Amino acid sequence: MRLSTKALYAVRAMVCLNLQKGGEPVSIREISARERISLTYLEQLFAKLRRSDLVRSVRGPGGGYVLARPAAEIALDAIIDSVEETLAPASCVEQKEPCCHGEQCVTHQVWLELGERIRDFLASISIEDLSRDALERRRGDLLNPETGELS
Amino acid sequence: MRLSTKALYAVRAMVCLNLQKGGEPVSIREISARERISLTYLEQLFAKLRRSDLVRSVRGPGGGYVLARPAAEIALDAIIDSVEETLAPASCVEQKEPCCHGEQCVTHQVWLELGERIRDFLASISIEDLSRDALERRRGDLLNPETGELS
DNA sequence: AACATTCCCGAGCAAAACTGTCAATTAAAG
DNA sequence: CTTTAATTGACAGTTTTGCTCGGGAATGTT
Ligand code: FES
Ligand code: FES
Repeated sequence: MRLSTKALYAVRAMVCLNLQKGGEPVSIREISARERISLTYLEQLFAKLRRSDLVRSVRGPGGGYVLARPAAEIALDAIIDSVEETLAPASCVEQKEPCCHGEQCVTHQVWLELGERIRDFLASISIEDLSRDALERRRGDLLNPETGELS
Repeated sequence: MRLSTKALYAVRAMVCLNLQKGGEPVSIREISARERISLTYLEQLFAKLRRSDLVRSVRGPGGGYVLARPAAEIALDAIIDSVEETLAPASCVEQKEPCCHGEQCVTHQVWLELGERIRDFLASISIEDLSRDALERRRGDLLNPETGELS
């Protein structure tokens, strides 16, 4: 039940893009350095993100990627759909083929619902939400440096 | 975000066990035939289920496996824990190591919560629940054979 | 025009995980 | 003592993952 690194990386990268001051393009190289993710691997991910219209690319010096839409309108499920194949817990949920012999499958409904829950949860969180959290945390760090930990 | 066949098979097998009339042991061979799952593969799964005290084994002729506890007390998360490694969507959620560089990780909280939701959902469903559904559906089949589909 | 920067694309590839198989053994019932 | 069936450990084939590499094409700078 693990998400692949593709999904993990893509979400982090998208937050990175949104955190950029002034909405200037962020280069893959920069993200690679900041997030410690292989540069060439990131290229692959951004190719998919672009094809899904989640980011726009700007070529040439000073270029990079920008979010294609307002961060509040980009939810995590869309990002994961873009770079990873599926959020469904079982192959049959996406009508590939039934897992079981002819009869009605006892467990199908469960996996269907589980898939829905996962998607609903991820759809309820946007890049904006994550960015806000990140900023709040940084501010918190400045205000309470003595506590060490933050709630 | 797929569950492995281990998880899928194990849940179906456990329902099989519970559906047995009279609580007699069900052999792996029988389950293999009924659910069309490789016999030797099932052996592996049941070894794990037994080590987790979810089933008890009875050797010799007429032997097989029985649920170790009442079906209502066996939830799906326990079964999946038993045969599969994890329900956590990211490795860092199980305190292996942080995914990110030194700082606080922007996305960690999300994966943590997602993992909780998944576990909560699966923990809310017992083998008994699934068995009841299965029986109701069979009864429904008998009552409304003309509809073909059931809600 | 030359050059540097950056995105773009496709192929390839090693390691891990997944999905099993096989052989040999032990325990119990009849 | 024979048959049934669980128990164990090793191993093999395939798929997926997580990358790398090599070369291009667009764009801005000098
Ligand atoms: S057909 Fe979907 S779980 Fe069996
Ligand atoms: S440390 Fe858990 S997601 Fe980064």
